[in-house]
Amino acid sequence: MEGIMVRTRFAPSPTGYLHIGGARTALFNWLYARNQGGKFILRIEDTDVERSTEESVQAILDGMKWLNLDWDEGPFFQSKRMDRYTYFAEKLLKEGKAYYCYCKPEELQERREQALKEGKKPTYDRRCRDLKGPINDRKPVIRFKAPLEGETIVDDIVKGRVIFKNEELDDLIIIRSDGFPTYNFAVVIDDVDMNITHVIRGDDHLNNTPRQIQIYKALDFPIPVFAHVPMILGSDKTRLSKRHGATSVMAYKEMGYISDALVNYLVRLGWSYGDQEIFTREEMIEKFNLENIGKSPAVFNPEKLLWLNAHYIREMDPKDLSDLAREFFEKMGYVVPEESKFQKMLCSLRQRGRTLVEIVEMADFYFTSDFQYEEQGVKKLFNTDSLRALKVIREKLSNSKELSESEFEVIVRKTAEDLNIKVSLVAQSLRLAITGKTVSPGLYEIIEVIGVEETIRRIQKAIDYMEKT
RNA sequence: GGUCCCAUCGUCUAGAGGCCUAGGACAUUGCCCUCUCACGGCAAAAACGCGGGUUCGAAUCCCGCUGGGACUACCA
Repeated sequence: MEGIMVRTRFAPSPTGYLHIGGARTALFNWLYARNQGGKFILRIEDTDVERSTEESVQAILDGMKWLNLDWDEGPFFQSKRMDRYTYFAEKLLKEGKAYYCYCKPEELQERREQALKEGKKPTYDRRCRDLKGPINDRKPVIRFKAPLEGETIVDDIVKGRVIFKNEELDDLIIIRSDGFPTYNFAVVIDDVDMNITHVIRGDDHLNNTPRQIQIYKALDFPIPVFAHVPMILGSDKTRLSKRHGATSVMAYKEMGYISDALVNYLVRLGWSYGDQEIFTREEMIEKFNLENIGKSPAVFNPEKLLWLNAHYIREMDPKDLSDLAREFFEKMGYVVPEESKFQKMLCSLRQRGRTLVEIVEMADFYFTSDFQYEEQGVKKLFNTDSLRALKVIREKLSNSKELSESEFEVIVRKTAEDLNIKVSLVAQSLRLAITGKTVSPGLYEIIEVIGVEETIRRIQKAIDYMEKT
């Protein structure tokens, strides 16, 4: 492979949104192409007219864009390449490597079930293989003449050498009666036409590979390198699906996940680089390789994704955070303040919120002073001592227009000391007065954001409340 | 049923015959930090599926078993 431009591809079928498993496959292909300085191609496998939809195409494109997996060529659509499939099918026909089959789907189905009942292999019996001409006026399918003996070897980068006996292969349909190609045929033609050098895909395709290799051979095409990546499983170790929770990539966007975090999580599912858990894009590209892909399937673990997301939210550039968070705040009906104030707000919240949604949920007190005090907090924190402290603080505050975090902290501590009240009680009651909660971002950070004036107002309100009850 | 793949803490994984008293991360528990909750720091608990070989020596190699998964469509 030295000196040859690496070309990988992601080839989803547009029968739904981009899901976690597909995204990981796309990521690996993308990473390998980038790592090798090659090209990454996007192809839409829409030969199943029944199930393919325009919306799904868009959903997949949206997902790819959100994950920042840019492609160099495409998207190509199989539905627009019909002439290529027909051309090669006819070539095989002409060369006696394929044949028309007139069996009806129902008959096939019946024979399969019958064979299964008798404990025999449910494969096609090749009864049309040596037909001289049409036996009826049905629209035929085209079947590939699979070799009857010998073996087909798949030298897979992740699975190693896998040997299939050719007698296990059946004469698969390559062109359906409606003229559309089937998957195993279209893939080969496409990968050849698009000069794909490395086929990186889910290992649910491993069993298809010998069939595809036979088609490559029949057409005298060069065989690409295969890398079959283990599947992603749900918590019950069955194939990841909707019942395990969100599987749509875009659902994670809506839940307030950062795409870099999801990508980072995905890259470590089935691939590793020593003990490293956190990778920037650049590191990922630099360090990714096919050799370190694991052989065993991986269980999708939402907890770890959440941890990574929290990490990314905490570490990211405040400007980027504000750009991403803005729409979540607007969706809640909040009027987002000017940039520097908004960033301060977010930075105070990011230590606790693990998703953008969690951040918004914690932010209410920044936008309204019209909140109820937490009942437990009132019981525990609003008493004669804290009332005294609050009054003193209110007075001290009224002298200044603006206060830094540390200046405010000094006031609180000094007050507690002077009044001989525990700092924690003063701070906690103040927190309750200002946020209505017993849990919030750092008190002094909050005050810097909402300002002295508003702080005094809220303290006053709490004093009034305490004196009334 | 047949074919194929897979098998280290609950989970993601490191481990390419001696460096393994099996390492890291998430989650869990405890302690510290502390204005709360987090973050962070420290610590604990937690795994080589089983049985045979090969070898002076096996988590690592081989075989069998068991268990999981995929495929077996005119779906991809």
